[in-house]
Amino acid sequence: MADATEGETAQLPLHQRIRAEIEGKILSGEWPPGYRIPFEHELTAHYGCARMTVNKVIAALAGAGLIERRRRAGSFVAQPRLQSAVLEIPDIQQEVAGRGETYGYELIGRRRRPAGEDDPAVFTGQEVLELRCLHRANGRPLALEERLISLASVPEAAEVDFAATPPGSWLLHHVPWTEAEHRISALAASTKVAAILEVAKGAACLSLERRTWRATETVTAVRQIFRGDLYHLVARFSPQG
Amino acid sequence: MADATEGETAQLPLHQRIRAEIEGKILSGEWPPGYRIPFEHELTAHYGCARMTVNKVIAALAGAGLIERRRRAGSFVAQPRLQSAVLEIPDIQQEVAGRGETYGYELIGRRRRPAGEDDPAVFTGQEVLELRCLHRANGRPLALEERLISLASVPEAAEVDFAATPPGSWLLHHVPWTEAEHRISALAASTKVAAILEVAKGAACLSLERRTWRATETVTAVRQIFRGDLYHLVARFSPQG
DNA sequence: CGCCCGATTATGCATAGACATAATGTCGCG
DNA sequence: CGCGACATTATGTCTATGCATAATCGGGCG
Repeated sequence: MADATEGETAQLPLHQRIRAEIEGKILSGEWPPGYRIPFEHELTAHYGCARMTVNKVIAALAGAGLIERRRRAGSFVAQPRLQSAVLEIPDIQQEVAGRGETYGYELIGRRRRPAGEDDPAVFTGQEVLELRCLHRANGRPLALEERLISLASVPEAAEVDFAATPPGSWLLHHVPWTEAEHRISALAASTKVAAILEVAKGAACLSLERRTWRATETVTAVRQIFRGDLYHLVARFSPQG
Repeated sequence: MADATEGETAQLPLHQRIRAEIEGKILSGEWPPGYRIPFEHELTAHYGCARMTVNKVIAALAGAGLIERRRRAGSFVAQPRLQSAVLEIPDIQQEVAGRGETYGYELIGRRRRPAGEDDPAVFTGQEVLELRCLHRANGRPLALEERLISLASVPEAAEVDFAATPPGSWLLHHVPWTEAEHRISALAASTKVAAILEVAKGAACLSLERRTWRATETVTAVRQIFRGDLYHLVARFSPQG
């Protein structure tokens, strides 16, 4: 195979090496929160490089939230953030396929109608596309999806054949968005939901509600109800971001 | 002194203005995914600044994932990422207080024991502190917490009076961590859990399991079971980071 | 003794130039 | 006509330097 990486230091660009070393000291705890890291001119001397080089590194670390900078005082290791995690919510289709199971999709209902009183207030006055569909894994019902798409924001959606394409996948690839909000909760299956998901009435389900904006207009609102016995969300986090 | 900033536009640093303008074009859709943004030398000419200045901006945007750079070819607006959200999981105590309700805490059980077969495999051979406690909001049971703390990693925990301090708060402030994993699921209350949370057996609950590492050693593993009718998680996301 | 004012100093921002690297396109040769 | 060598070009990295800004420290004055 290719070159064995040089014993001492890699042929990494210098700024990556500097960044890695500083990150290492912080993450290992050698430089605890509140610790004043060496001044730029000290790092400059230590690495034998120009101040701009270490400056860019520290600025990047500050941008990532690992370091806080105070003029004249120095740069300090930031306090660990409040608990926050990066929650990956992949396409159901991809996720099922990724687990090696066969994905099934079924469009249950499709209506084009003006938004009514039961809909989220952001849609009032607009025309929406209402979709209900079912996701299956290995043939078993996995999740019921109820979705509203704003036709004012996404007129193209009216033409799409959602009997063949899950709306989540389509939207993900066709509509840019700038913000989203998720609401995750547990609920008991209603009679209707229980029938569709093929579980007992009252069975625990995981509900994922998502609302997606583009700039200030709501693009879509979706509620996915997963069978609690077949699904869970996983979120991973490491503080370096 | 009040130097007359020439235009009306900026007392912003130039690089922030450049960044804001580019981000704006991307987020507004004016520069769609795949669009080749102007070359550095064009931006240099447009803003009348040095190349390093626009270079730093574009490098930062690339670091944030908004832009992909290809040598010789140019810089391109990145495809929208897979769905991912920043999930804030605050201290239960803080969150209850933040909603204006009164927080209550109760230690149900505390045992110091060697890890057994029912515990996560990472603890085997270690001594652990096992805690069970109940969080209340306005007097009503909100969440049952079952926690294991590795005494090998956190020997100080043996001395703490967890009858007064919720273990989550204490750990958050005393033990740095480098990585965490969450598992979010819905489950039906068992007889025991139902009795503690004062709900019917089988009621839908939201389960949040978290395992926290420091470097490679597991610090703590916790499972919080929330009453589904009283609690949900909220996650917000905007792609610019 | 306390408070304000200036000198010091670390970071913040920007410049102009240099060389390295990698991908693209083109030209010329077989 | 196909293909490899080479020139072109945009980004990647780094340097050396300058001035701006803000916080801190120390000293002098009321």
